[in-house]
Amino acid sequence: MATPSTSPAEITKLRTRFEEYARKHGLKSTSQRDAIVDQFLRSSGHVSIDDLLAKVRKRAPKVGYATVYRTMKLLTDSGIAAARQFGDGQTRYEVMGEGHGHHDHLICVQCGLILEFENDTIEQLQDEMADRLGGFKLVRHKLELYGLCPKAAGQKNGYCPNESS
Amino acid sequence: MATPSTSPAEITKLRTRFEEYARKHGLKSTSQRDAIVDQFLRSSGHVSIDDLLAKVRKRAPKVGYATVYRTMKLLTDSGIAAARQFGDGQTRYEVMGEGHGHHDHLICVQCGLILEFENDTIEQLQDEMADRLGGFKLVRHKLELYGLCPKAAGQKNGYCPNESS
DNA sequence: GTAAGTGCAAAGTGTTTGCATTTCC
DNA sequence: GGAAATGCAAACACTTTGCACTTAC
Repeated sequence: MATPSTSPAEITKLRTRFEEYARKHGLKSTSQRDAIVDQFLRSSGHVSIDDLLAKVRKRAPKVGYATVYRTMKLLTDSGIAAARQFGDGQTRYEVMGEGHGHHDHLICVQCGLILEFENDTIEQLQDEMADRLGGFKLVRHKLELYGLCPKAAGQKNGYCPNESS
Repeated sequence: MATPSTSPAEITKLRTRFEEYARKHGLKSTSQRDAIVDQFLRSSGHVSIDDLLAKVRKRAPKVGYATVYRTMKLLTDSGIAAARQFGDGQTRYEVMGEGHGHHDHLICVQCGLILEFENDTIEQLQDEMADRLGGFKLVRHKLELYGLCPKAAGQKNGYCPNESS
């Protein structure tokens, strides 16, 4: 339940959803775009533009940054991707499949591991808080927890065994 | 209790704290730095570099961005300022006086009004959550609520009466 | 054929840094 | 006089845009 990768069935569904969006908006299908969308959908977790481009270029070496940015904008606009900022300077994107609705993040400050979670009680308290502060109606929120995962906490420093490539 | 401005007494205390920090680190006192620190301490709320520089330049017209950035870094390092990112691209700074410790933010998406709040129950639930997700030890967190303040919610759209210059 | 998409390089952000010059102690 | 600070402009990292060329339909 941590950083779920999208199931094949779900990927198909999302791809179809994008095709509909594309048709509705008069977008053409190109090999570059298809490669990016495909690669994005099968990425699990929180992909950066660099990550994504690197993977895409294995298949289609000439794809440029601009195309990736433009495609991610389309995916975001169509609700298939969500852009996230975790303070490391670069935007990361996650797949917004069904059964992957709203959630918050827990990030290991040592190894960069990102877990996702949901907590209804917290959400409810947020609504109450906003109301108590003068009748605000919340439209969204951002909750990020930064901590040490148990493995990182056990290390002297620097290296974290949860680290992955 | 919302976006408090710092009391004169507190400002004096903070200025002294910075002087100590400066002495300890072999920093020299310059008119530019003094002007920036002074202006920052009397700013209430969440100042951007641009805001701050604009105000500083009324007194000392030749101050450059670099100096403001460098000074804000000193203030942050000395614990007198805290840097915040509210997703509008620019870093904002707030004064970290006594009686102005940890807190979270509630932001009106219409008029940009920023309120501060604290909620121990939420904090506690966060710790529990982190522990439950595999024994994480939290070192910090970020909670931002985005909503409509009641005045903004009442308007048709666009203009918000809470807006201030 | 023409609208849409691509790649590149240039332009835009906000921020940091190198360096010659000035300032403080 | 020498370390530290300044201002400027250049460098940065990330992202967006302009434009000539290519591609899909």
